[in-house]
Amino acid sequence: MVAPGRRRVTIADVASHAQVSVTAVSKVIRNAYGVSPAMRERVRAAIEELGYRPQAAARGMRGRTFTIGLMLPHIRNPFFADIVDGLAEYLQSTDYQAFMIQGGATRKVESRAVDALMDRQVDGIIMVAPLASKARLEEVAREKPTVVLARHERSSYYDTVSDDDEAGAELVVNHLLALGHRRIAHITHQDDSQARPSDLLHNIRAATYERVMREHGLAGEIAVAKSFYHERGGYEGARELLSRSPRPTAIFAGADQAALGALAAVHEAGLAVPADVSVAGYDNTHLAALPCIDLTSVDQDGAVMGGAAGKLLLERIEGRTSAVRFTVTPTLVVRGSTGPTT
Amino acid sequence: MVAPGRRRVTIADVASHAQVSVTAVSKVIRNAYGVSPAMRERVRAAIEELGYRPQAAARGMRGRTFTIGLMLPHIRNPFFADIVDGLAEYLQSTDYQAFMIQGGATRKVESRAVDALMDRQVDGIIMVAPLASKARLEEVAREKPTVVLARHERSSYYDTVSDDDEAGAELVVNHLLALGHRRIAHITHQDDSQARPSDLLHNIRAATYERVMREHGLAGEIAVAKSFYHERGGYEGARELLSRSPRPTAIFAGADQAALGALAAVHEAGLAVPADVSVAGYDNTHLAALPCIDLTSVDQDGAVMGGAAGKLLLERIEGRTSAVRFTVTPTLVVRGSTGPTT
DNA sequence: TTGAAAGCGCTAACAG
DNA sequence: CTGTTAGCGCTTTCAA
Repeated sequence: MVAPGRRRVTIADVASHAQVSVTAVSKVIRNAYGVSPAMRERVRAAIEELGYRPQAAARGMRGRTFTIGLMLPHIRNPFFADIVDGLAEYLQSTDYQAFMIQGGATRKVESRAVDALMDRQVDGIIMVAPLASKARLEEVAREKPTVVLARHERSSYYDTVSDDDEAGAELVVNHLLALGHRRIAHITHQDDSQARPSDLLHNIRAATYERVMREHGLAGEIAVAKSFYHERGGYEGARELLSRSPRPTAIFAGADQAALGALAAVHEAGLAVPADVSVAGYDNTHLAALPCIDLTSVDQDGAVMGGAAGKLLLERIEGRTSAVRFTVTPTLVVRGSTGPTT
Repeated sequence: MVAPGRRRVTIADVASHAQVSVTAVSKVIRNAYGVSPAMRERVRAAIEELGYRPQAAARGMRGRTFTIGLMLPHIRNPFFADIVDGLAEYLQSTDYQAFMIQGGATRKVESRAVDALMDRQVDGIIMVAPLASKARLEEVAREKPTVVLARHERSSYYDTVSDDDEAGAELVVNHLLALGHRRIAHITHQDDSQARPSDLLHNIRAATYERVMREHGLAGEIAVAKSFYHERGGYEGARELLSRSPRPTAIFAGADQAALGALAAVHEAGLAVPADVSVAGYDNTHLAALPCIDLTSVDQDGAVMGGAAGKLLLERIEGRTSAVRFTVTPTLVVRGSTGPTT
């Protein structure tokens, strides 16, 4: 039988039950200095007996909420799941809990999500915020310790965790060149971001593609479909590219999700992968490893990135004010979706 | 240039700036009864001018935080993304914000995640909590308005939103039978849940599979691999099933994620889909529609479920205490992974 | 219609 | 080492 919503146990209940002051209880739960072992024990017992759990909101009014906010554009991208896992694992050994909030496809929604986090008094914010301006990020960072993922700009107000997208894109294009491809096309992403274009990973990947092509005397073969990093985006981008004449022999999609759509478009056109068209992606999501997809992709360790972001954020919460930039080095995972030109 | 962390604007700042009482400001932001239009206007102007945003944690100490907590076992399952989208869309027209927290693979972690939500003073909880006992869910529901997703038990303390898993499983098995299959195998999920087994969706799907087989005089052909609803689980389950002799001509995986792994195992065994083995899933995630996967699956509308959960929760927050059960009716989406026996 | 004042549960000075 | 007390930002009686 369930009793009707009874009042939650408070610190005062614990104090009176243990016959000590409220302060004593507070000190014990904060592991603060200045409590005798005997008192600590009594308080612990009372907490245990009453099933007391401190209320984060109330703690937050004076101190910390032990909550960190994680803003993600959306949770459908499996790469973000790796980041979340890495963060969760790191936080496991701390008193902090991570809460996720979904940003969205527009700057307004993204910004509102971050506001919502700040309004809830999180102790710090980790975000994948591709749309905001640097000024906006710094505005956030001024109010709360902040770590920004997947953007390349330097700011002295927040830390960044990112992948070396230039190295990653270079791996892919060099791989395709080594296989003998010349007509290599690229699918990139576009949005209404207010960031400096060259700080956004999709632009870095696209620019690197163009640079490497040019360095190999293939400036004339550069073909870029401006689309989106999602399935439909990849599908449409690939359709456009395949309709060109002569058509590309290889497609480098800037993200696995787009590569999935590209694979669909290639199949639909009655072409074989990789015999007719090689396809490569980026992110090395779990799906890339599925036998029927078997996608060559760039691996950036999302779990490491998530863990690093957590560590940097806690350091900032503890008082660090100098900015740190953490970069992971990507590797190429070659699979069956890319092959030599025939 | 960024100013150093300045103090956040509070309700008192707004009050003094608008030359009214703190109470008046509070009333305005709550749309409460008893403010003259003139005062409302002055307060609005001051709020605007100062960029004031109420602090949810402080509001929560007396009233509401306008935050609802969503607990998901993990965010890798794309089906959950549909739920989140549906919920987010519903909440858009309200003052509430949803926060997600990742549960995990063990009862302890799952329970802790829900505790974390309650400790943060959310106004209500929506959860996909397959591991908890009914008693535990009622304990939570006694403290906070609660909606439970994807479980079938009846409780008078919380609302439920679920799919008619029996109907869904029946659709799949009947479809395979109609194609002429007799040796139809099933991949199910196992965990250390404390729920009554028959309330868990994977057990309902498995039991329905067995019932329909029996009803068609195929009791002797029943073959169930007890594995897990994820890629590796599906892979291993399918390998086990395919090693049996005679091997099944069709595999019904209880979830798309498992079906993906099953497809991999079938390919690896050098068998063709659907010529040698038909494969069907459940959830109709976006991946099922990819041409190279092309998986027959059961569609349950995740967005509708998410939206319904949000609606029911807000009703509870507004005071409803009677329990509501919301069920969506699944449909079968036939694709190329299932075909007639040859 | 308005505002003063008493909390909500907790932390942090500050005394003892 | 221990306890008293003043807030944190907001909502909510309750008078005026």
